[in-house]
Amino acid sequence: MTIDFSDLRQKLRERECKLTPQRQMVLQVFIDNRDKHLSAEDVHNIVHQQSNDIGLATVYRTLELLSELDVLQKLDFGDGRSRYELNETSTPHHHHHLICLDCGTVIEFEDDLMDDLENIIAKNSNFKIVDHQVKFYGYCHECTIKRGD
Amino acid sequence: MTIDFSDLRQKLRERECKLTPQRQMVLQVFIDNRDKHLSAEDVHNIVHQQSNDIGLATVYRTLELLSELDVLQKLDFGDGRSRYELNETSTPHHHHHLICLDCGTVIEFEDDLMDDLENIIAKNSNFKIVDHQVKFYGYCHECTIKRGD
DNA sequence: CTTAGTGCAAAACCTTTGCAACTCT
DNA sequence: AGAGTTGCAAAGGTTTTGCACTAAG
Repeated sequence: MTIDFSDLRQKLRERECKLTPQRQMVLQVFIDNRDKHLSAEDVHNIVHQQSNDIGLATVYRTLELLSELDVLQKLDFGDGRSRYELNETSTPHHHHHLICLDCGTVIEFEDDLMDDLENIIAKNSNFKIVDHQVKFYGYCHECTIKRGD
Repeated sequence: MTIDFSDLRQKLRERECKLTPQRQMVLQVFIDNRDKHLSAEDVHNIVHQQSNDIGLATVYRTLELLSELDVLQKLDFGDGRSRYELNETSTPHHHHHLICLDCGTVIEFEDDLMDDLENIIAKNSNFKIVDHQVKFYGYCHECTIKRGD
């Protein structure tokens, strides 16, 4: 289950924001690329390939807006640019990224253990936790073979 | 247990690198600020305050070198710059960051559960995991009170 | 119509790099 | 002496911003 355009219109209305074609196009890009982790430039390029032009600045502004609306999740894989993915409402948080140190591949991993950890931390610290981000660094199967160990 | 200067000299020698005053100064800054998460600019400023000048470019080069030598750990709190902390050899990995979404405070949290999670993932995926980074976002005690909930 | 949004170009940032001068070993 | 290192200034890359123009509600 993810968001559709009427959800988006609703969320935007609550903020007195407008549903422009540019914002729809950006959302559409993420719907069409559910498994990818797209940067601002990626989104810009994909839109261009479809002969629908958007200014890069608008892409940046839209990505920030959609993140604030919890439509997108902002990610950081340490490659010097922010990346984004659709925030799947049915499985919030339960989803980590394994990043290959050789080839940069990112694969996803589902898991529930983090909830336990969040609860432990909530009890032992005075923090009220609302989200987390977990990244594992290592070597993917192919690169492990290539490296010969 | 952390590194001292003769450890550093040794590690540098293995790479045919030299122990310069600039590199010592950068390490000293981290030894003197064990609990902080310093950016390149922070390090540069701290050195300046001690009337010992280093070029900013040298700071960047040193931070990268020390990270490669596992003397420092590179962190990213999503504030648009890289931050670093001393890599405590006695407790590798078992240490997460809780980041306050209001005031930006970062506090540390020790825990062992991540090892279990690493093992589970290693079994279920074809990844060979060598490191992880975990960030929790939420509201610190003071900000929770300020927000009134 | 009114307010928000867009596009462009310029600016702002953080980080990296080329190169001549310098300094550990 | 020689290889690595520094500092500076310039370049690189991503993201933000000011402003006149346009469009959604």
